[in-house]
Amino acid sequence: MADVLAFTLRRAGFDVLAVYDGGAAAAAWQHAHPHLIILDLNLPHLDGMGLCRIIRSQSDVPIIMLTVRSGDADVVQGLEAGADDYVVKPFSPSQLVARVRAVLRRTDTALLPVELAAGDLRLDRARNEVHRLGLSPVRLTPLETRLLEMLMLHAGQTMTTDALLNAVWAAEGGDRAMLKQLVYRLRSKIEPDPARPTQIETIPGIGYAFVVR
Amino acid sequence: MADVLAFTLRRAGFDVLAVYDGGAAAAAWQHAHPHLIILDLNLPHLDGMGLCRIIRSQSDVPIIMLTVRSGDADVVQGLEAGADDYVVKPFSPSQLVARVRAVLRRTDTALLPVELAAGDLRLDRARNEVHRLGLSPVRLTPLETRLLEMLMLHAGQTMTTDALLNAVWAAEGGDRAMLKQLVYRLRSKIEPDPARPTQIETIPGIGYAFVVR
DNA sequence: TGTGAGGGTTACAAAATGGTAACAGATGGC
DNA sequence: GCCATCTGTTACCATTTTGTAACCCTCACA
Repeated sequence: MADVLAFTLRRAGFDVLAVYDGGAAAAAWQHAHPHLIILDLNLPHLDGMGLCRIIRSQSDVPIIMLTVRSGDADVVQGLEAGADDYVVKPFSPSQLVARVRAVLRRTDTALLPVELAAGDLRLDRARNEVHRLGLSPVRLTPLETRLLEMLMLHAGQTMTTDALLNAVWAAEGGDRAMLKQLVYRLRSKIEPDPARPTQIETIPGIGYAFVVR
Repeated sequence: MADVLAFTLRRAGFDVLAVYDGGAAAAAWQHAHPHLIILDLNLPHLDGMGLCRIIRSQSDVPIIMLTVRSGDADVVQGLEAGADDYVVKPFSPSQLVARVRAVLRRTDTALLPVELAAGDLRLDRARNEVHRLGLSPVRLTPLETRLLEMLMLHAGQTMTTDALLNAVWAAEGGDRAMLKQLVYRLRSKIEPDPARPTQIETIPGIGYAFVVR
């Protein structure tokens, strides 16, 4: 199983280190400093859930869990243990790759510079503030920051609803209503005229796009 | 079995190439560059699982596996080998067609470039907009975009009604009336004179063709 | 000349989408 | 304990998108 995953991910362009039991995983993690960990719940020697807690207690590295069972309890338990996302077996390779990309995309931003600029907006990610040329800074909530972050990061491109849901809510799973609300709230903070948005454009049927002029 | 599948799929509008053993499949795959492969696990000469791995090691083409056994292990093994989906025999033709559509939908158009140009039309798939030389852009609905996408992708060729139904409605299954309507609506948006279509030509009894001049 | 299929047009109904608003639980500071 | 903030939830509305049905015209063909 580990080998197949490694194969699939390498084909998708990732650099992969595969190990075959919990102890080895714990050791490898310390040495390799991976950008992301995929953890099977059923591991020999040291179970995935416990390992997840251990890793999480010492690092923020994103973790994706693999599980055979799809029971709600499992999922909840996994997320509580600190997993960033989970995939239920059986799954298709492309699905896993998609999840990996989504998680990396989401956490990648942790490595981003503190200040993000696009158009005449400047986002201070450390302080959750947006600055607009000359005007006084506006304070954002954590969620609003993550949404704006994604939009500015892909300024000029259309972000699909799904991509944004992934980016902002990750494994917790947001729905369209939540995104709708969040966009509304963000707009009311950063748009000169919220009723006629110029910064965050709606692309009907697809998603939203940050407009640079 | 292969012939039955081929018949079913052709009736659904697909262009099918059937081969009867693993060796022939490997050869055919290289020459034909199919958009999707349906692979029986029980093949003479070279088993499906192995062939799947070989193909997968060299290409991203979507693969659907057929098998008699329904055990979880099998499913996992198949997906591990790189299959995108899995159908257990016996199955109904319509189920298979639905799977094929779903898989194609997931993988096919997603690989397309964002901008598609043909004649003096330019389709922006990210924004659901068509641009015509000099004129202001026209907004399309998601369905209209998918239809125009298919037509432009095969500019100059005649697309059969069935092929278009497949492309646009996929698993949800559209009928002729719906396509008729959609063509009408698309024409009224992109034709200079909708009453005398020049871009989207009707090929009576067969389908439609995108005309490049 | 009648008939029917194919296709265009029109009109309307159903469903989805997106913006707005109000409210409630959770959280955290004071 | 009190208050403000953040977030999720729900409801409402307008608009757009999509599906459905009816009607018409044309053309091939008996």
